[in-house]
Amino acid sequence: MTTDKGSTAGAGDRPVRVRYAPSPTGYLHIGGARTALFNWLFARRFGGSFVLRIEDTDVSRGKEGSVEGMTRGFKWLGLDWDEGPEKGGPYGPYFQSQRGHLYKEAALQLVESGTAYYCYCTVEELAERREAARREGRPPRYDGRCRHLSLEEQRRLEAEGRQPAIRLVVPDEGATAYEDIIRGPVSFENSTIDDLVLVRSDGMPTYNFACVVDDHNMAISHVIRADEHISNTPKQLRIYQALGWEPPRFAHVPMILAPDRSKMSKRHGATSVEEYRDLGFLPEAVVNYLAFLGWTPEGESEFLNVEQMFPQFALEDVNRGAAIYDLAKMQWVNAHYLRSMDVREITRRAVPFYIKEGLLAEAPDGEAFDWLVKVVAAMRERVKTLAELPPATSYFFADQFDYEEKAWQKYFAGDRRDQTVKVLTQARDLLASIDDFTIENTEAGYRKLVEDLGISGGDLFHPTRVALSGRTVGPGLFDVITLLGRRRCVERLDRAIRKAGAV
RNA sequence: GACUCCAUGGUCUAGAGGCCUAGGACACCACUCUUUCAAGGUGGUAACACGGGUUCGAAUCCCGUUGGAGUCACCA
Repeated sequence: MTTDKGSTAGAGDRPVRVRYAPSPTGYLHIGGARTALFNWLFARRFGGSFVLRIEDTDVSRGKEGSVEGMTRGFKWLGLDWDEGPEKGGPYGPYFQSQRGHLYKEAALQLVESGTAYYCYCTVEELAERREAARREGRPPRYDGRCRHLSLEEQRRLEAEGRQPAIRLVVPDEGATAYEDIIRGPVSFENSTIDDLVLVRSDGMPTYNFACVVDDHNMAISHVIRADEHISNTPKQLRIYQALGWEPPRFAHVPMILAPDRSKMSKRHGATSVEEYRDLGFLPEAVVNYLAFLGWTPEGESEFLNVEQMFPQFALEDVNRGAAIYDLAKMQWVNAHYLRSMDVREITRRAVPFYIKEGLLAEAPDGEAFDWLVKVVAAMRERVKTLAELPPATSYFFADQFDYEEKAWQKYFAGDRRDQTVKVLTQARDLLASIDDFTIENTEAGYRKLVEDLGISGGDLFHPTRVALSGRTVGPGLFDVITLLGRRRCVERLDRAIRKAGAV
């Protein structure tokens, strides 16, 4: 594949450097994960760098251990970052709270060049004016009243004890436009853009300002981020221009919406990748599903790993419309990985779920692990998540279980009771007599018994399953029989026969 | 409300003016395989939001309408 349309967006003249820049909320949002994934794929595609930067300029948002929650999500998904927390890198530090001098420097440059100015309006005054504008039906813009303050006026306001913020001068005329890699030309009238605050009165930079300063200083070549940032782009472009810096290329990927078409939130269910992990999803499946939300590679395959994805990843192929999160489809993808990946690996990953369910006290090893592998192998293609495995196979771990009411009634009570007891008694004797307890031998014995008794297979197979597992569904009967072993099969058959007789 | 983005079945999407009687996948339904349930196989229901242009020809291009979403802070 050499006719890559991605090259137009990728090659460029500078090395590809992209970044995912979350605020430290304590977890990796599923939508953020997809944005990060697209960044990651893009970086790999062009041999560039994927940078992780923490946007923690708003201390009130910071949470204890929030960065760890973030990085844990990335590690679980298998998305490694080239620079950022834990790793460092040539453009560090990677926390905005530690880059204060860079913002200060840039802000000063702007004030000196006259493209930014001190604004002494207080937050309260601003809020009041906004409210008034709203009442009168005017757009709630900043009126620019501090734009042309004389030195004396500034002194006077400072004497009142006012701490100034720094605002950018945004021209009233003209438009600010850019070429979005995914959407094409996007344009905003300058008259709709505020004289935005760059530096707050407490000295901390605002998001748009810090973002521009960092992207520039970190030599970011492409900003790939969610749709919701489109309206921030013209503001940032104004800042780039005021600073005399060349802006990066922008690509705005569509958002992922909840089934009710609104922004995904807690009330829609799981939103963080770790929740999906706890729900029993495999990271391979989550990544696969996420990548296909809004992007379609060449070919018909629905299953691709990241190594197969990145060589053909192109931002131009990303859809423009928002996508709705479809849990059913993700479960289907998960089920696919569950039954096609290495069984021992799947088993290893299932162990924590067995422990959590109380079926295992600790991670098994040796023969115990080998046996677990067989249990998982027998059941894995009948479930969609790791979390379903323990409850679906609990009877392999506990001898005391209840029989499904309907199934019991059907075979062990009423008309069929006597026949079931008779058949199972023979089955019990048969199993007890088999020395080499293999699938082949037990099945052969069962087939012969069916023939000898002149009954239908179901008359023997179904009640046996109920007696052994209490259920009507599960792995192949002879998988169940051999996994349980002769002793437990005989005991369970006896128990069911006894219970049927006691009625 | 203003601004911006978006618009193919319920969902994810293919589709770059004739290859489209609109293809694939999930979900759903039926059949099949079968000791159960899955998985697999086969088949089925189901979409170009609407209205104008442009063109010999439009899902594809343009305009409008409608609908949806996002943003409008000294939050990020």
